[in-house]
Amino acid sequence: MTESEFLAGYDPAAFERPALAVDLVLLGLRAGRLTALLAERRQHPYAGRWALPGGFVGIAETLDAAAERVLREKAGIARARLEQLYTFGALDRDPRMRIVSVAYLALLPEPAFAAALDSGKGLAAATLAVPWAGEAGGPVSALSERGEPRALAFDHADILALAVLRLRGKLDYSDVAFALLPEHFTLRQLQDVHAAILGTPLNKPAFRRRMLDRGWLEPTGAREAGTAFRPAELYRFRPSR
Amino acid sequence: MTESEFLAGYDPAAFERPALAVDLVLLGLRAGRLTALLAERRQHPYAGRWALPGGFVGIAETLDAAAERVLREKAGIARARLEQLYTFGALDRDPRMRIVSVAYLALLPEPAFAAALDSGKGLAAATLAVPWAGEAGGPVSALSERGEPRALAFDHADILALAVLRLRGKLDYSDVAFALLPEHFTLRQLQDVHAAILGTPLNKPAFRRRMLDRGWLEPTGAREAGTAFRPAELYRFRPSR
DNA sequence: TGAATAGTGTCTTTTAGACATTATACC
DNA sequence: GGTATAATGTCTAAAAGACACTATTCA
Repeated sequence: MTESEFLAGYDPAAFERPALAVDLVLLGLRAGRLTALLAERRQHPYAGRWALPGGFVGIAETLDAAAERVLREKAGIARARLEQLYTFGALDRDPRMRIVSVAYLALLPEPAFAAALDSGKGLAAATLAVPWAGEAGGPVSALSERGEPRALAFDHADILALAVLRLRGKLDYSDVAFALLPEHFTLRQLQDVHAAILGTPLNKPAFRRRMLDRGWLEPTGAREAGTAFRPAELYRFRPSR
Repeated sequence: MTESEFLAGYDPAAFERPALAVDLVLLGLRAGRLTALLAERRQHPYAGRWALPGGFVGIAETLDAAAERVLREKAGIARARLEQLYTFGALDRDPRMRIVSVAYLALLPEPAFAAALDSGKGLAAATLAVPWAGEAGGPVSALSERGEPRALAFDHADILALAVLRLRGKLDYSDVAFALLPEHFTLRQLQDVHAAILGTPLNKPAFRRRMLDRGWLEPTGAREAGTAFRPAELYRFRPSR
C-alpha cells in the first residue's frame, strides 16, 4: 500500500466505505437432524423470507466481539462455540446499500438451541435438507417443522450451504461434533451427530474404534438413564493433551 | 437486524465504519521451497519491516475484484488462482486507524512468480520456514535468500501462518498443488510440491498410486527434456468431470 | 424370558509405507 | 557400460467396512 493510497483511505470522507456486518449461522440438532435458527423478515427487502441473525460491526468492536454481541442480542445466548466462516462481498447482496458481511458459524448444544427458540427473539427452527451429493455438497434447503420450505433472504442460502460444507470438512479432524452435544454423551449420540452432519449412515464398530483410538473420549463411569433397554456408557470430551 | 438498527447503519454519518482492505499472500515455489512475496515498508508504522501487498476495497468493488486489482497493481500479475483465506479484524492491527482486512491466498506458478519479482513493484521473495510441528503447525518465519529473517509488519505473520495451514489442509482433496506447477509437469515435481507444502518427505510409490488413482492426471505422451538421465513422463491436470 | 440396544470379535477389503527391482535415458 | 533417476512389483502394516455374536438392562 503506497502512502498516497493509504491517505486516501485514511480520510474517512475521501472514499465511501462499504458497511461491515456479521451474520450468524446458528446450528443445532433437532430430532437428529441438522437445524438452523432463522428470523422472518417483516420489512422490505425480502419481507416474508427468512434471514440469518446479523448486525453491523462497531468501530471499536472486533469481528468476534460483534458476532458474540449478535449471539447475545438476537438469540439470547450468552456463549457458544463461534467460528468465522467466510466473508461475503457481492455488490448487490443487499439492495439498500453496500454491505460486506463476515459470516460466523455458531454451534449450539440442545439446551442452548431450545433456549434461543424460546427467547422471544422471533427465531424459528429450520431443518436443513442436506443431501450427500458428493464432497461438493448439493443445494441446501431449509424446512419448517411441517416440511414446508423456508425461502431465504439475501445470499443467506449460500451462507448456509457453506456452513454445512465447512462443518463436514472439519468433522474428521476437529472437535466440532462435541460442540453440538451435552457435556456427557453416549457413543451412539456422537455417531448420530456425525451422521446428521454428513448426511450418510456410519458403520458402528468402525466409528467406535476411530473415536476411542483418537483419545478424545473419557469415560465418565456413569450410564444413560431412563432407557427401556441396556443403558449406554456416558463419555466426556477431553481435548487431547 | 431490526429496522432501527438498520437505519442507524444505513446513514453513513450515523456510525463510523471500519475501513475495509484486502491483503494478499502471494505464494510460489523457489528451489523447492514454499516462498512468499513481500514488500518492504518505507514509512511508519513498521518501517523497515515486511508486509503483504494490500489495498482498500472500493465501494463498488467486490472483495474478489479488489484482490485481483491488488494482484495486478502491486504484483503486475494479470491472473492467478485466488482464494479467500480469512478476515482479520483486531482493533489495533493497524495503529493508524481501524482496518478490517480480508486476506486472500494467491498461488503462483513459477513463471508468474518470477515475473512478479521482476516487475519493479518492489516485491522480494521470502522463503517460508514451516516446520511440520503436527497438524496445528508451528510459527512461520520468512527468510531472505541469505537465510536472514524478514520481520513482518502488522499481523501479517499470523496471516502467513494461516495461509500455510490452509494450503496443507486443502492439499489432499483439492487441486491447490497444480496451481503452483506449470501446465505440464512430472510426478516427481508434483510430489516435491506436496512435500514442500507439508514440510515432510513422501513415499514415492504410494504417492504415485494415490495421484494416478485420483483420476486427475492425464499423460501428455511427452517427456521431460534436458535431463542427464531417464526423462520422466509429463502429465497435465484434468479436473475430474 | 423377551425385547431392544450396547458393546465386541473377526473376517475381508482397501490403503499406505517400505524396499527392492527393472527400465530408460544420457554420457 | 556407468550412472542417475523413472517406473513398478511385492510384501507388510494399518485402517475401515461388513456382519455376526455376546452382554446388559427394563418390562
